[in-house]
Amino acid sequence: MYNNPLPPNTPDSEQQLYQRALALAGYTMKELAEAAKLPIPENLKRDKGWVGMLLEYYLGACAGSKAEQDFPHLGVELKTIPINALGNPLETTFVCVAPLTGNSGITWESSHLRHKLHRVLWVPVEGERSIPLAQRRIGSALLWSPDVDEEQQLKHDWEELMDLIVLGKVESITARHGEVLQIRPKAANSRALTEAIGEFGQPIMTLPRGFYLKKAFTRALLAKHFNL
DNA sequence: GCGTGATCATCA
DNA sequence: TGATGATCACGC
Repeated sequence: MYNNPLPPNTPDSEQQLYQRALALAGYTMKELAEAAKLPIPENLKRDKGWVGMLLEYYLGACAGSKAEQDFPHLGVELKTIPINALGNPLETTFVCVAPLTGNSGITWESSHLRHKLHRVLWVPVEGERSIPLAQRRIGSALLWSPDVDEEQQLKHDWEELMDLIVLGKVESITARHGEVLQIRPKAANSRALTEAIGEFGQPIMTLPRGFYLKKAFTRALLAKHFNL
């Protein structure tokens, strides 16, 4: 039927990680879940991170780790990205939590976001809801680092958004700010609270936010790799 | 609550 | 119908 998927141990080089990811292309969620003896949910409504966790398992990432990247020894971050039949992203991509306090002295160069995006292993996965989760297939992986233009775009948006946060305007930020990067809620629910800077410089409690890559950015990134 | 993994689902 | 704001699960 299909070859044995790879054993779960951590890769010791970027190339090995990449080859391992490429070897998963074409497999369905059902095949991978069964081979790993993992239960597969009917859909992702209550298991939104399921595909990501499955890929972490197969690629040997440090699951549940709080490290900066999924493969700290390789300096690589793993991102699964849901795509449609045309290869276009179906969702924005969460990058990291937006820091709302303690930002004095933080620059783009030293930012968590830049570090996370320095090297990313993108694994496209069929994500259309019309396809039962079990039948969705893994696509061809892509090892990526931002080029000069992409880095400039990211830096521009990051600086603009961080300015608003530092200046106490976090609650005026909407997902429409930013060209390639956006800030949106990232919380258990809308009642979750975390500390931030208020409009008069005072501490306030507000909804936790996260940085997300807009679809146009990831779409272009995928297209550049697969269409050239 | 925070940070990991993200997608859901409502409404403009 | 697509994007914004909301939400789900888990370990600690």
